[in-house]
Amino acid sequence: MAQSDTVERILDAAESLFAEKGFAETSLRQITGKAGVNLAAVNYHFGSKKSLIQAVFARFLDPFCESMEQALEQRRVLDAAAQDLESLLRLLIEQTLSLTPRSGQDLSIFMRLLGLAFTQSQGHLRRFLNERYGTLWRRYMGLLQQTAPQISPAELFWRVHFMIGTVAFSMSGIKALRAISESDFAAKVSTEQVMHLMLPFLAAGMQAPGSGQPLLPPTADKKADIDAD
Amino acid sequence: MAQSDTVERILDAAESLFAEKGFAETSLRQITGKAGVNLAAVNYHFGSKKSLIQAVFARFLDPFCESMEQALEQRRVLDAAAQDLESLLRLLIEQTLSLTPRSGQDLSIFMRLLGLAFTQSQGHLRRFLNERYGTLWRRYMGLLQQTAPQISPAELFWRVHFMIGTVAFSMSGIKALRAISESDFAAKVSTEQVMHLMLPFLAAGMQAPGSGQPLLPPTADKKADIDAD
DNA sequence: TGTACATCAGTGAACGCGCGTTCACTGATGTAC
DNA sequence: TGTACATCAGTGAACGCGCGTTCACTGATGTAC
Repeated sequence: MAQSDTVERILDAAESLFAEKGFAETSLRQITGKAGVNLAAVNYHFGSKKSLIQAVFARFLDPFCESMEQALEQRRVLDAAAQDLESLLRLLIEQTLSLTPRSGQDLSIFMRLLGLAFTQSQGHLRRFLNERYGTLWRRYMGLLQQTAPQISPAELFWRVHFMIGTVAFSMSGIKALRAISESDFAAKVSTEQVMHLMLPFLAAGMQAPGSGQPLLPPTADKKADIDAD
Repeated sequence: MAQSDTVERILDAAESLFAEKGFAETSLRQITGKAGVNLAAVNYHFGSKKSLIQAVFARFLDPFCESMEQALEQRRVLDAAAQDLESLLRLLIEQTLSLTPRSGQDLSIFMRLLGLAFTQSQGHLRRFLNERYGTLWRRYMGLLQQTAPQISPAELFWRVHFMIGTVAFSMSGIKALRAISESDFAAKVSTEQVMHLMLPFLAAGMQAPGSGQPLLPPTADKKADIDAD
């Protein structure tokens, strides 16, 4: 135990405890207790609890985003034409499912963490994620817009967040929801199955006719370059 | 201030602080400070922080659910036939929008609280909500199922939670999202507008063709009454 | 080959702080006789 | 009408507790001469 797997043990424990209880509700004592390391080791290796939270995200988002980046590049070269929304969503799901290298790792943990990133008010985390992964995010958003040109950028913006909400929320409570599903409908579903259940729901929602609501006052005084880019 | 509006002042302060920061991240000192009452007043009037959380929910859910109950009753009497999914969703939105009696009250606060109820692990709160509002919930679920008989109960269950995710998540971060929407697209949107933006998204998602995934193993051994009721 | 020093990963105990809760108390209002 | 008592809404100060962080220290390993 005097070897340097301490860092990994802390990250493992923090990851699952954060996902289970949230950031504020998880104490360093719980984390170090579960990891079987000294309390002071967190501050020794990571400096602070905030940095530990960021490190937990970086550990699974870094490989994911790199893989996603490659997939988008490949896509661009191979079939620049046949870009439809559903395949773009499916790409996201496939990338997500091909993640989870660590043994015994439940996919829902990552999803739950992502949801927490949005719903728990951790300003530092939001800043960190935006700085580190903002570029890829905006790139994917741009591709989405191309597949749905009939929807205004503003309405697309909202629909994407509706979509994130569906995923983050469902995965947040997936443990409880799976239990209910099983007891009420005798239907056992895996995390992967739930993600595939989402696909038609999300694709249909994204492709729904626009609300017809004008999101802009008719006099576009300040900015005229709304549809540019 | 020695009059008995103390209870209301505590509820007002707790409501907005909980919505802003979550339950664990909001201290009784912040609440009583904002309310301008003595720290001990919370425990005097509510007994504990847990009970205060429940009281905050009861204050806005009680009138909402009562009103919803009446609306469902009226619906049942008037037009028992013309029950389509979109109008059932619209009913929910209308009921929600007609809420907010208190002055200066932002609708997004209630939505944010609802989202927190699902995503923050407050076991006592989940038990409280289920006990107090579970009946109405199951009734609404039953109506939804009637409007979408082509979808299996199990898949409908998941879609409803996808829907809740969309609403709860979007409303959770609505303040930040509205700011981004305004700066990036010069599109000012009210909370009401966002809810109307959701309508086509959710309706299309709910009515999407089923995933085709069998959620049950072909041998239905334990329970045969899955499709009953 | 042996010694001195530096670095590194971790440790144990304590620090101050903010937390939810408790408790003895106050002062105003209502009630009984 | 006056006095004694009860009730009630709130108060101020303290309680013990768990928190994130700090710090002096240890013991193993590597490096220089």
